Parts: sequence; structure tokens; C-alpha cells
Amino acid sequence: MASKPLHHGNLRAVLLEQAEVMLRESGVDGLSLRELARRAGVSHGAPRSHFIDRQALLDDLAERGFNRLTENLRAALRAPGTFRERARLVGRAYVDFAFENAALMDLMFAAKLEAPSGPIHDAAVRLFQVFGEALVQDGTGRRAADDAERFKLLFVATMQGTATLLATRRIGRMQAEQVIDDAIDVLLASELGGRLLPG
Amino acid sequence: MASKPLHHGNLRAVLLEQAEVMLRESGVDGLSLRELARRAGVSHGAPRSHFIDRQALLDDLAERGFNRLTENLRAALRAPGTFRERARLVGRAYVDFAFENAALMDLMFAAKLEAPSGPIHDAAVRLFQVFGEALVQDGTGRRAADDAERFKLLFVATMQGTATLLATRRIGRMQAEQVIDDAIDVLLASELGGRLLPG
DNA sequence: TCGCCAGACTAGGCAGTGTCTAGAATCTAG
DNA sequence: CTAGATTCTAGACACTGCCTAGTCTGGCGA
Repeated sequence: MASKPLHHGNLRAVLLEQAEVMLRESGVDGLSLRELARRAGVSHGAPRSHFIDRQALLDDLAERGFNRLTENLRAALRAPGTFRERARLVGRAYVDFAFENAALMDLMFAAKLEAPSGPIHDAAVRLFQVFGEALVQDGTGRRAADDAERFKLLFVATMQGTATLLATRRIGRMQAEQVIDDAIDVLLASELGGRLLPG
Repeated sequence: MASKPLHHGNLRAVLLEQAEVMLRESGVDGLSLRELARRAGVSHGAPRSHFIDRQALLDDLAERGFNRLTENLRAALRAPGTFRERARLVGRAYVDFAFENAALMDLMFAAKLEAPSGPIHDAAVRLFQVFGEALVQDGTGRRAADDAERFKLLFVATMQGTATLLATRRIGRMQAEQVIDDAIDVLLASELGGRLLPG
């Protein structure tokens, strides 16, 4: 599938690229297929060869967003340093991404009415798995696994909430960084964190 | 302003009510002014007398959502019990609201491109003030105020993140409740919580 | 080599939408 | 009772997403 450039070149890639630009410029509501086609220099029906729906395009954008964010977090996690230091980097990466891609985050975390399934959901699962990977340094027993899951969820929820507050401009960037620093301090000092990361 | 029923009765109220129904039924995208007018039994231009814009209607809905959520949290906070117990109730109220009004939450926490201002932002500020009120049992000195602010932000961020994860069906309702319980435990056991609520 | 065909793309049309306008209907204040 | 302001109607316009028929093109098998 998705073989070679055909008539236009590689329209699909151009569409996705321009779509991200429009998303940044004028939000989700400002992203119209016809305007997108206009910018790409093709007829208004052309995008339909690559995206059956407007929603299909939005889903694709969201999925790519998840993948990019996942990669950012992976990179932060690969950095040398203590667990605390790397956790800080991860938090900053998350919050930075939310700040610089506010509209895209809306797309990624828009409330779905249907049941969770499909590639977007899978991409989200893959994102959250990143947090899990960092916590399995001691994978001893079911107790540890349960603790790790709760620790992970708590950390993710805090990051996500901070990201939302930042993207909606309810708090500033510095406040956001303080929140994640505080969150990490509190989490690592807690009983939950102590059980997971002794020493 | 907003005196008495005129031709129709009180259209504005009917529109807002029906709009919330449509929001719940088919999300933000499914909320059209013309369909709304149809359901209210008025011509397609009638809503314009009460809402200059579609966005004005959405803003009004968001503001009302903030006010309702604020009232819910106030009620939870008024309940008798220890601080921990009331904090639990607040967390549950927040998360329940997000679960039952997912599309509305999207509206309330959609990323804004502009600077924060206007009635929606004010309503959001009022919401977050509720958390502050619960924390000023000992208002001694600047240090305490700073701690209270950080505590509040951390708590709010966690609630908000949990709400998003729940509304997007990334986690279940029971997981969400565990997250807020864990968050409260961790926060109250922390140094930050200890400084604020000694004893 | 050549015909053929799946896929990319064009162009037109349709229903639906948000917004604007002029004007009728209605309420309210003087 | 009249005059003005407000609510509402009806029509128009530009724009949107989606559908359809038909054209073009690149690659593959005979």
C-alpha cells in the first residue's frame, strides 16, 4: 500500500503537512478540506483519494501527533541521569509539546462518544506504554506491577492536566514547569514511589 | 437587560437547554444553529437575536458548564467530614462531571489561540478559586500562601488530567477514582501537604 | 511492445451550514 | 395611543463536506 508518487508527486504528505500548518494557524474549525486542496494546488475533490473523510484526515493528524509525542518522550527518557532527572525531562517534553501544539492536542484528546478502538486509540496506548517502560526496573511480583500501574496513571494524569491548563492558557509556562517538578517530588517521596524505587 | 418573554416565550433559555441536549447527543460538531432553531420551532435566523455568533452560543454553554461544575464542587466541599474526605468528594464530583458531560468539557477546555480573557476565563478562575477556599484554614504568611497555590495547582492538574483520560475513555471510571484517591493520599502525605495541613 | 486497468485527479452538483439583510410582528416606555 | 426598540421571519450569499461521472496517468501482464 501507499506505493509511489503518481500524478501530483506525493500529495498525501503535502496535505498532512499543510493541514498541520492550518491547524496551528486557525485551529480545528479553521481546517477545511477545500482550502487545504487550494493550498496544495489541486482540485477540491483530490484529497478524497487519500482521506475518505474530513474525520479521517483529523484522525490521521491525531495519530501522527501521538507518535511524535511518543518519540519526544522516548528521547527524554533515553537521556542520561537519575530517574528523577529523566522524569523531569519527560514532564517538560510533554508540557512543551502541549504548548506548541495546542490545537493538535485538542484533536488527540477530544472526547469520543464511541467505544475506544482504532489506530488513534492504539497510538495513545503506545504513548502511555512509554511511561510504563521507565518503571520496570524492578519487575518483582504482582504487587510491584500494580504499584507501577498506579504510579504511572497518577503521573500521566498530572502531566495531561498540566498540559490542558497550559494549552488553555489558564496557567503560564513557568507555573506548568513548577507543577510537574512538584508532582515528581511528591510522587518520589510518597510511599507509592518509595515502594517502586527503593533507594 | 433580558427582561421578559416576548414573542416566543423565553427563547434564549429554550435554546440553551436544547443546545445542551444536542451537545450530549452528537458532540460539538453536531450542534448546528439551524437544527437548534428547528427544534425550538423558530426560524433559522431567530437565534441571532440572542447569540450573535455560533461561537457566542458555545461560549455561553461553556460558561454555564463552569458555573455548574463550580456549584457541584462547592456542594462537595460543604459536606461534613475531614479534609481528606471532602477532598475525595471534590475529586469524585470533578471526575463525575467530566464523565457525564464529556462534550461540554471539550468546550470548556478547548485550546484558545488568543490571550485569556472574557467571561469564560472568569468562570474558570472562579472554579479554581473553590480549591483555594478549602485551603485557607491557616492563612499565615506568604510562605503558606505560596504553598497553598502550589498545592492547589497540583491538585487541580491531577483532577483535570484524570477527567480528560476518563472522558476520552483511556481509563475507566474505577481507575479514575483510584487515581484521585491516590493523588489525595500522596498529596496529604507529602511535605507540601504537611506544611499546609499540620496534624 | 502494447493494451489495459486500478488508482489519482478534475469538475460539477447537492444539501447543509453560518452569517447578513430587509422587513414584519410584537412588546414597552413615554 | 403612539413611537421606538426588540424579537422574529424570510430570503440571499458564500462556503463547506460529500457524492458522482468522467478524464488522465502510471505500471503491469500478455
